[in-house]
Amino acid sequence: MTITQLYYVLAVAENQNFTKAAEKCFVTQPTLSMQIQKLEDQLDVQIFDRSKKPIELTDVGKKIVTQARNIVNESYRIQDIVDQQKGFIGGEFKLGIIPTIMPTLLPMFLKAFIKKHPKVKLKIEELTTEEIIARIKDGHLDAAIAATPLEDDTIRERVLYFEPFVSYIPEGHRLHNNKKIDASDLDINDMLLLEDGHCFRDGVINLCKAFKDHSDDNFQLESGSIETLIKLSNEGLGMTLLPYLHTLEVHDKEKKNLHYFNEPAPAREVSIIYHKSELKMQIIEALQDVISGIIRGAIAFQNVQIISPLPR
Amino acid sequence: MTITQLYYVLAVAENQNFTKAAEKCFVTQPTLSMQIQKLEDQLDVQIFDRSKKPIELTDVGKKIVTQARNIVNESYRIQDIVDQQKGFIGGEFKLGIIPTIMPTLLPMFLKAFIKKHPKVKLKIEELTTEEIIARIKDGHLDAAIAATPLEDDTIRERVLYFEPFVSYIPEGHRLHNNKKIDASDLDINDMLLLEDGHCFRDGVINLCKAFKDHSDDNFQLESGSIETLIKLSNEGLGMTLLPYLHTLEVHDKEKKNLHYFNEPAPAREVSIIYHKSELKMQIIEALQDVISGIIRGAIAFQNVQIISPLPR
DNA sequence: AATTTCAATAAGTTTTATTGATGATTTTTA
DNA sequence: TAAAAATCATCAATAAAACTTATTGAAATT
Repeated sequence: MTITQLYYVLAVAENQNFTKAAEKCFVTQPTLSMQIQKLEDQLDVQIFDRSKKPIELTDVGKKIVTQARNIVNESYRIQDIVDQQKGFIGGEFKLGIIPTIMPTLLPMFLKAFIKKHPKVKLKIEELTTEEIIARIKDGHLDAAIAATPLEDDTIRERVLYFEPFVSYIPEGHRLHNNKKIDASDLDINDMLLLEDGHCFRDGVINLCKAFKDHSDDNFQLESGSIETLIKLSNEGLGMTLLPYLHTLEVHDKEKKNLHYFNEPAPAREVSIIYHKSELKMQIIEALQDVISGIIRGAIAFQNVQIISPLPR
Repeated sequence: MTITQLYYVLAVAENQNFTKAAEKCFVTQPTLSMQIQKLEDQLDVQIFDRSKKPIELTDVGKKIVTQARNIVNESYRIQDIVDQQKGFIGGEFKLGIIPTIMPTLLPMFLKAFIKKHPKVKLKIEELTTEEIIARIKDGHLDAAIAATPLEDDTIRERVLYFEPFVSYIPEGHRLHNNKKIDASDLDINDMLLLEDGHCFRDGVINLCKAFKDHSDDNFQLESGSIETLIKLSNEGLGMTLLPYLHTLEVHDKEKKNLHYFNEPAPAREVSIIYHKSELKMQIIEALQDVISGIIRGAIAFQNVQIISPLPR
């Protein structure tokens, strides 16, 4: 049994197709077929059920794949140990970021990080929290930036900053003339929300429901981006909530629509998250350092109340 | 990087010698040298310091060895998964047993186990608790039978039975005419003990000290076997304590010297112990089943007080 | 029925692991 | 201190393996 064989098994299991898996592994299809057959012969057990189309794992196959993933990941750690010893910070690093953090935070730290750690090849992907968790678990992401706490045992979190919620209240809205807003003022029925799948949406819902519960959750207006929410709000379709960093990009003439919360302001906790196996920890810490350093200048709220990003 | 290379590294680390390690791996010495060099080249780091005699691990080398052991052990689990799926109970199984359990328990269950599971190749070794713990951790033992609790996070315990302590008190001893003995009657100064390293010795010391503490622990008479303790005791050199199963082998004419304790009798807890990784769990459970079944007929004490086997 | 898809097989090539012989050093022994 | 033994590295040769290209066979699709 070799690590390569296990890696091939993982590729076939993921792609449910020998030919595609072979491409991913940069070998020809017969190579994969033969190596997997060899492993199956040695173990004297079928890992894949080739009669099904697309190909499926057998029951034992599923267990073997879980263990194979474990072994392959642990094998990466050997290089990791060496890198750590040498203080080497480099190599490919796959980072996920949720959509409501991506456009504001990424431009703030990316240049600085690349400059400080030029050997790291960052591959950044915008993904929902759900996708991020799945990909951290299966090893397709090395780390991610998301709202926390996630309450997941296999995932570790390191808080980067607290980002308060800010109300965006257009003229003519019942709350427009309030200087400061209180969470208890909120009503989910005139709140513009992001589409399903955004954890910021869930945060807003949790915040609103903390004071008033509404059984008929038929939200009418939803959007995929915060930019659009602001525009919809300007049209008089309701108020909305923004994460603090987004308020820095609001047009000057719209600034008057921003209403801050009474302290402790509701806020989301933004963390860098990673698998508990702590692979590539040097790079994770390097990211944390750079982001924390930059954020200290831009955002420094302490007296906040964390709102859970999880759907209830 | 291959599992074989990691296995070679482990062998050299253990034997501190390429030639011996090669023999253990059933390959020639150049094979080991070259494969390990190849791995070192690939990682671009020295794993072994060859200038020292005998050979030593470098600092990174130590970390790599820990991880390599992890990977190699996890690779064994794949075969384990297959065996489990097939309900196959067989293969080599290395079992350790402490000296004070070996001679009484082994004859009771060995035949029955071999008959029930003929495909298992049991390799049984008599070892002290300390040696057992080390060998379970480094994978040289699959399981062991020892007195518990051991208070070790990496080791799991499954209790097989409770074995009471029985006093052996020769004629002429101050306690010889007591029908039943109480723990508070014991005095470590006229107690014959096993040599250092036996956990039963530590159990006896813990029991005696529970009532009287003696700062001057200069035991005079010690022996390596319980048989010898009985003979010494017959010579009038003091009393001693026996594990219950040993009393079944005392000569009839010496039976009068056996004095049982008042309930709850002090006892040791005897367990089958294994690494938390739970490798070869089918065989461990098979052993547990056979031993528990046999012991149920021979020993069934419940109202006992467990004495720790750990040195204080 | 013809075409496409996809894994298995066959044959040949390249790469890799292993061996046996040997050499260079160091350690042990006489 | 010199000889012997032990020990690891190196080299060339070989056996084993992994991999490739070409092809086949079986389903699935058109």
